[in-house]
Amino acid sequence: MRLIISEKANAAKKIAQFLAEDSVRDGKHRSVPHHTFTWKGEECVSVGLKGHVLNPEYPEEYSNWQKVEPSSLIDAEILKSVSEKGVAEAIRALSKKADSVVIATDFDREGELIGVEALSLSFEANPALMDHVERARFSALTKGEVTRAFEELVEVSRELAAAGEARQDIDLIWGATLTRWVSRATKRYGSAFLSVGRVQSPTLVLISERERERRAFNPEPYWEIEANLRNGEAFGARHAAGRFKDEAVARTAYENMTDVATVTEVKEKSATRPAPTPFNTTGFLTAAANIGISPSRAARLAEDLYTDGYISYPRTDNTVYPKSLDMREVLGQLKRVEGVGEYVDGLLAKGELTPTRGKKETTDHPPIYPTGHVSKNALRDDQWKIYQLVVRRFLATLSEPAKTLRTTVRLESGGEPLVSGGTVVTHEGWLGVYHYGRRADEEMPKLEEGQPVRVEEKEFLAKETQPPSRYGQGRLLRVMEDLGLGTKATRPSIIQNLYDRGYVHDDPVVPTETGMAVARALKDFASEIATHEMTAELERSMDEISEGKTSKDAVVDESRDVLRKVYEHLQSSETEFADIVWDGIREDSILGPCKKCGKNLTIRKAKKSGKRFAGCEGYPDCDQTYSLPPRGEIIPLGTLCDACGSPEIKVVSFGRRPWITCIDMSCPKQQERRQAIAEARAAKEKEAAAKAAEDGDAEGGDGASKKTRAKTTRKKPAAKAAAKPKGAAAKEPVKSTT
DNA sequence: GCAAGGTC
Repeated sequence: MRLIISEKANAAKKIAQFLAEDSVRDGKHRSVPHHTFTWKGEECVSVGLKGHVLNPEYPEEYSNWQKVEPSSLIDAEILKSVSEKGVAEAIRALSKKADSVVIATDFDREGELIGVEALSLSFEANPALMDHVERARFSALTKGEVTRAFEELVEVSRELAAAGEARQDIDLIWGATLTRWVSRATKRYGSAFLSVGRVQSPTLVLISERERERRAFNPEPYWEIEANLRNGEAFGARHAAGRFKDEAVARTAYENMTDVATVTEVKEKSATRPAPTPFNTTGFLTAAANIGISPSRAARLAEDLYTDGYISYPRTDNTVYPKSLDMREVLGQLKRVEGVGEYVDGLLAKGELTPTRGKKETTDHPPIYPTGHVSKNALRDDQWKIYQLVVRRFLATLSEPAKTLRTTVRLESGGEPLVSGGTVVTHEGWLGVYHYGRRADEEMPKLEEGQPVRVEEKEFLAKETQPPSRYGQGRLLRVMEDLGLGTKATRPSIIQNLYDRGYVHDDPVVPTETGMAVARALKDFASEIATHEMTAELERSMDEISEGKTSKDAVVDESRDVLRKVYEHLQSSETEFADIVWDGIREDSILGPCKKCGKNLTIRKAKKSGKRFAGCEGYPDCDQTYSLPPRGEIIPLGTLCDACGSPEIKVVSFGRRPWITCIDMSCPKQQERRQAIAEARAAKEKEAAAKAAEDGDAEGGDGASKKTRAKTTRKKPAAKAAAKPKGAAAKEPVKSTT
């Protein structure tokens, strides 16, 4: 029997289907499925792994963080433990019955390594297989590619696998050594440890540097003049000079303006907005981030939709649909998707369907597209959002470009030049189905040169330049990709990791003081791990290993040498390093001033119970304390409650919407909040009961009830709502902005 | 209780 090992269950199934000369018999070893068939007269069994089946780790005797000197991890032996027990058992059992093995994992570095991992299990169970190994290299999971690959079997590339192993070892050696050193130097033990890694640390530095720039930013004042004009309809305009740097000049211009303006020029310009390109992973995750779903959650949701057969494989770099993809067949499926049926009919009625193409073309997987129909009722809210996003994007890529018309109007009032304008969509095209982030039309009244219009109101606005904006999670994902940090599959979890470690919070991403301190200390004392250059260098070395120009051992040993130097430098700067981080940690624990004595209230741990509470730095002179929520991350907001005057915090705990509260449980506002929660819960239960009783008419009733629920539970923090007055103008139907 | 990389 010939054993065929691929990277995932789905691939194993497809390979069997493509190669089978007879029917495919599905079987299972425990819970691991395999597929038996005949190829070239020989019995074959195709089985899928679950990605990596082995994980590098240190021997048992290194497991105690306190007793083991972190530097000993630099040269310690690295073992490989089985991380997927069930799969490993299945491989061993099937190997015993096999006469030969074909490795059919993904055609890339990690794929080669995964294949070699599987082989080590195979040989362990059946050493005779060692001389009967072949490799199938296909770059697309299509019948043509797979059969070709099996006709032209090659050898496993030990060099390519070794390159992957070098990455594994280096990541573990650096990550474990420095994580332990930093945690020990700052006395952060247990779940409070501070992590360091080749990808996460440069990412944290990126976020922190941006925050530093923001803090160092010197806002410069400038002045703007806006006016509300009317010619039958009202419309907005602003002074053509834009930003005035000199207040006096601006003031003079403002005073010059009279209550009438004359149109000096009307220009119209049409533009084409091309339809968006097909989704690859990064494109998909950033689009999801733009509708408020974090990359890690979007990746999870997409994975579920993929396993259920509703969308294609969600980890791909490709932005060009393969020729083999039958667009009409997919459209036929999508006809029944709620809300897009008519649009699909419109597309089907067109003669030829020409999809857009992105810049990146690979053949490993197609871009992400919907593979099946699913009804809204069958999915949870967030799943439906993601499914819709994929469906609408797919439809958009088959649609015509949109056309817009931009009207620019120049005017003059009291010798001062004004400008106004607006853009409207003249041909919807893809905008008719992919409405994410679409702007409302800005209609301009009909105006002609020389025409007088009334200046109803003029405004003199004092403003300030703004610091560079923080990274949104989507933006961060893009920047990481540009710098070569992480992979399409790991970036979401790396970002999530920074949240889980308490290095960052919120979206756009804000570093905590602890996060900023760790980033700065690493940059100052271990700069090698703090920039993306380490990854770039590693990539170069891995290429050399895979080309046979150097060996894995040489590369890893050289990396060890560098780490030893870094470690020495860290050791000699231990107190400085710890002081920087402690300052950050302390800053994060400050909640605000104590009502009793004015000193700082900080987050502390009770000696006996280990429970956290808010205590005054003036203790023992001041005995003011407050109890704090037992679970979740506490983020001091630096604001005081307007009802009781105690500091306000944000609490972020797993599986719950973050909430903002003051720390005084007896505050009248808190009582109110608790009552509101109780009421909302009661209403929800009542609603659920009503729904259960009703049980029909799911669509209308469902949507409506969700809306009301969102309204009752989501209370906007006052501080945040006030911070962003932008976009207020957009609410006025005819006002335009330029 | 370490990293990052696959896949569920």
